[in-house]
Parts: sequence; C-alpha cells; structure tokens
Amino acid sequence: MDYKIYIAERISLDGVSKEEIAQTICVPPDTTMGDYALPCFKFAKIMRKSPALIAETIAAAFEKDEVIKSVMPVNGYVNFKVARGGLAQATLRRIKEEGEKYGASELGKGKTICIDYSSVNIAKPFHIGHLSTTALGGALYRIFKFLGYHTVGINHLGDYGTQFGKLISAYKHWGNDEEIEKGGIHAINALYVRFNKEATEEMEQEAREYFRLIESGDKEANELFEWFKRITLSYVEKIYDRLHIKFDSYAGERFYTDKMQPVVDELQAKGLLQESQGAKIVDLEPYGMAPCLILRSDGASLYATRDLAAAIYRKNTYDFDKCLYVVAYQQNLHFKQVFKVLELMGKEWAKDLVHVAYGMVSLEDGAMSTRQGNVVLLEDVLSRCVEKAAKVLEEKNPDLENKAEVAEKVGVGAVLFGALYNNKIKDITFSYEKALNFDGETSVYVQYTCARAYSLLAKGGKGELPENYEPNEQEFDLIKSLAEFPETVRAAAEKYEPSLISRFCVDTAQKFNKFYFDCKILQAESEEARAFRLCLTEATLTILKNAFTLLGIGIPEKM
RNA sequence: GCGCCGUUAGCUCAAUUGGAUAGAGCGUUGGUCUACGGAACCAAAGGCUAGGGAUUCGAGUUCCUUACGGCGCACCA
Repeated sequence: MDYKIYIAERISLDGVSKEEIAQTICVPPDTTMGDYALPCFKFAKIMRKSPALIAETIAAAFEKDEVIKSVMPVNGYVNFKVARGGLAQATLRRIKEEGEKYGASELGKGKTICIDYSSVNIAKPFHIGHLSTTALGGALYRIFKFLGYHTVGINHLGDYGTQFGKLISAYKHWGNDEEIEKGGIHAINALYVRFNKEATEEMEQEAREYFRLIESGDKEANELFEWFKRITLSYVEKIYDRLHIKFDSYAGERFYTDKMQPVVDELQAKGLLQESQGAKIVDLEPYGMAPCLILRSDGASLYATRDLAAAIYRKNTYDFDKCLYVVAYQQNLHFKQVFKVLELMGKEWAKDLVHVAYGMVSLEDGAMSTRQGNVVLLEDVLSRCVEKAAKVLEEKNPDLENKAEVAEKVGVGAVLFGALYNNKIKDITFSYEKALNFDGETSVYVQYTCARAYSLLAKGGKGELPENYEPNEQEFDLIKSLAEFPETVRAAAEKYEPSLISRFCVDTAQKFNKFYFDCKILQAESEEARAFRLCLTEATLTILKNAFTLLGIGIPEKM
C-alpha cells in the first residue's frame, strides 16, 4: 500500500488535487514527529489562509482509522503516525511473497533501452579509469532490466584509428610472436608504449600507411589487427566475468566503417554539411556550440561521424525508447554536438539519447596515461583486494570451507562498491589505502551484516509472521527502510544513479545492526517477538541480496 | 577568452530535488568485550554549507556575481 496516496485521499483542500497532496507528503526528519507529514506552506497562497491554520483544519477534519493512528498539526505541518503493526505486516508479507522480485516492476514493459558502456580499447589494458563506466553501466543494465525494460548492453569497442597502424608498425619492428602469445595484452601494450616513445618520423609515416591498409581490407594488416583484438577480448572477458558484467553487442567503431557514408550523404542532402578550412562540418554556432566535424580535410571520418552512424544504426536495429552513453564528462561537448546534429537531421528520437556523464579518476600523483604507462591496472586492484580479504578471512574465520570463493566476493565486491558509492559526477582520486579499507561504509560492512543474518536464520529457522505484533522503535525503523526499496530502485533508474542503491544498502545495514544490538532475537521476550524478528531478519536479507545483485556484488553466507 | 561541471566537519562523502534541529564513514577521544558473529555497537568533539547579493513563509538546494579547482573548445578517440 502507498501510504502517501492513502493519506492524500482522505484530505480535501479547495483548489488542490489529490495527486498534488500526495506528492507534497514527505517523511519527517525525525521519527518521533511522525511517519509522514504534509507541509501546508504552499497551500497558503491558494487558500489565503496561514499554513498553521490550514494544518489545524486538516488535522481536525481527518478521520483516524486502523491505518492512520494519529494526526497532529505542528507549525504548518500535519504529522501523521501510521499503525505500525499494519505497516509491518504489509511490508514483510510483500517481501516474503515477492522474494527476489521485491523492488522489481513492470514499469519498462515493452520498452527497450540501449546502454553503451565500458567500451574498451583494443590493445590497451584495463585500468581503473575504465572502472566507472563498467560498474555504472553494468548496474544500470541490471536496474533497468529489474524494472521490466528490454535492455541491450553495448560495448562500443575502441577499435578504429591510426593507433592500430602504430601498433602494427611497432610489431613489425620489435614484435615477437612468442612474447605476445605469452604476455598477451601487456606485451601488445608494451609495443604501443614503445612506439610512442621511440618512433621515428618514418615509422609514423608507416603507421598511417598500415592504418590505411587495415581500412582498405588488406589481408595481412587485418589478420594482425584481428589477432590483437582476439587477445584483448579474451583478456577483458575474464575481467568482465569477475565483475559480473555482460554485453549483448560488441559492435565497436570499426563496425560502422561502411555505415558512415550514408550519414554523410544524408547530411549533405539536408543541407547541413558545410565546408570549412577544407573540412566538412555541421555548423552549430546558432546553438552556442563549436562546429561538429564530420570529415577531415583528407576525407577521413571522425569520432562524431561514427557516433552518428552508431546512433542511427541502434535506432534502426533495436528501436530503443532510450539510449544511454555511459561516458566520462570529458565528452560532454561531443555528445551535445552529436545529439544536436541528429536533431537537426530531423531524428525526433534524438531526445531519447542520454549522455550519462561521470567524474574522472586520477592517481595521487596526477592523471593516468596509457601512452606513458602510468596506470593502475584493474586486475592488480582486484587481486590486491581479494588478497587482503583472504588474509582477513584467515584471521577471523580460519575454518571456513570455501575461503577462496568468499574472498573473491568480498574483494571484488569492495572494488565495485567503491566505484558505485558516490554520486557519479564526482571526480575520484584512486588510492590503494582507500580501496583496501574494509571498514565503515563499504560493501564488506553490508556483507558482514548479511552473514549475521544468515547465521541467525540458520540457528532460529524461518518463523511464521505473527498476526498482531506491534513493532518497537528499532524494528519499525528498519521496516520503514525496507519499504523504501522499490522507490529507491526507481529513483536510481530515473537519475541514472546506482549510488542511491549502494547508499540504501549501507543505511539499511546500519538499521539492522542497531536492531540486532537492541533486540534479542533468538531469545526474545515472547514467541511472537521471536517469530517476528526472524521474519524481519529474513526480509532484510532478501532486500540486501536483491540490492547487491543489482550492483553486481555477491553475498557470501559466511565470512 | 568562452562554455560545462564541481566546492558541505580535519579527510572522503550524504542530504528524499525548495521543507522542520544539515547527516554518515574515516581519523581523534572515551565507552561496550561471561556475545543471536567485534569486519560490530554506543557516546563525545568537530559546520557562517567557498565569499557576497537576490527570489519567499522557508535556500546546501533556484537566479546573479566573485574566488578556487576540474574538464572541454577544428581535422585524436
């Protein structure tokens, strides 16, 4: 039941709709004030009465029932207290019934959403700079799926550009097949780094020529390129497996090679293409933006050209209702330009394209650079976190059976959770000290809370929910938190902000721990209290599992 | 120079989108240790929400402005 609507329907105000009342109802900062509140200030103007008077009138006219137990006007607010037993019953029953579906909905039924995320570069190792888009995109993918959308995860591979010409040139000069087969991506990347350090002018020339050869379909150049691509993909797929990330398409930039000319033609036909300084552009001056470059003066396509082709292809292929680009805010202008050009082309669906921008990751000693080799590799961060988890596990719980498996869940979870805990727009300075901290507001805290819950349920069994039980403060506080989960999931989707879910988890775990310390569960004061608390424990566990599944993090039963 | 974003406790971050006394974690100090799992819990200290103006019943949140920081601004992706 939605209490806000329930309350709103029992209030009538001249000139104010029930919907507006329901929307205005909020949750007071302190539970002692009430469970819900209606601030009356904005009605004062319409009704030409003071907020305090309106609040008093509403309170006086409100008929209390078995759901709303008390109604109090306080300084222009009307505070409502609900019957706790009823709310507890309804919430716990629903969680029990819906189980792993609790929080899901059919909101997106029949709708398709494309999510472009992670988008790795061929021949470049996966560093922590790629973590945000991967973790965010993966979480959004699951969140939208949970809300009933048909989701399409797209890894828009960075597999196009002169850099691959450089790579082939470097390979020709210094490459060694055996080393590459053994060293994989790192051996390839070493070649690329070396090229950027040591390449002569002739080699640069040669690199451009190799790139041209790839483009024109030259057999050897393409075989080399495909080899590098295979090595890269088998490397990143291992990482994706550990992070529980999946894609439905690996159509990268190269995929659009033959799909750009029609876009250029269409731009031309629609009179949008202009010549400027030898290049072809779409002028965006009227919209306060720099021009969007479509073709270089040598006729070659650009980043924007491929993104235009990709957007059109995705619309034609998936007929999406929304298409997200989970890309760092560095690209703000780029996407504004691309979206605007599509709008000018008359694509009414351009409004459905969303750049989900997030903050940058830097190291304590400055920015990362693949070319200079100044990077922190994700695989290293993962292995160090898992190692640390294993070490702590060895101390705390040496008899645990599946230690390696648990350490993996704890360690990898901590890395993912760290990437999903703050507002996505914030910049991050990576440090091992922070990454390896398992105390406080972390996934480990939540996992530990779950381990406690599992342990309680193993000892106490799963009870039947008692009919007439009046929850105490701690119990009720926790239940209200649990009841908010569906709304939290929806908000996370609406704002493209998985951190709302991470925050929810920590908050709920804190409330559970408070409940755990203040209330005896297995030796409760009555049979009813014991049964109720076990149900509450089970419900909390259900929700934390659902939430962590959305984030892509596992929860061990023991740790 | 222009545009976008950011600035909240010593540090890292929240704040239900304009609502009541701005909350957590880390760190610090003190407490809980015969326990349903101490990777935990409780308490204390710590704030002119970067500065200034405006809007209104009410601003961390909206608008203007200044400062500081990040990012971007034509043939890279």
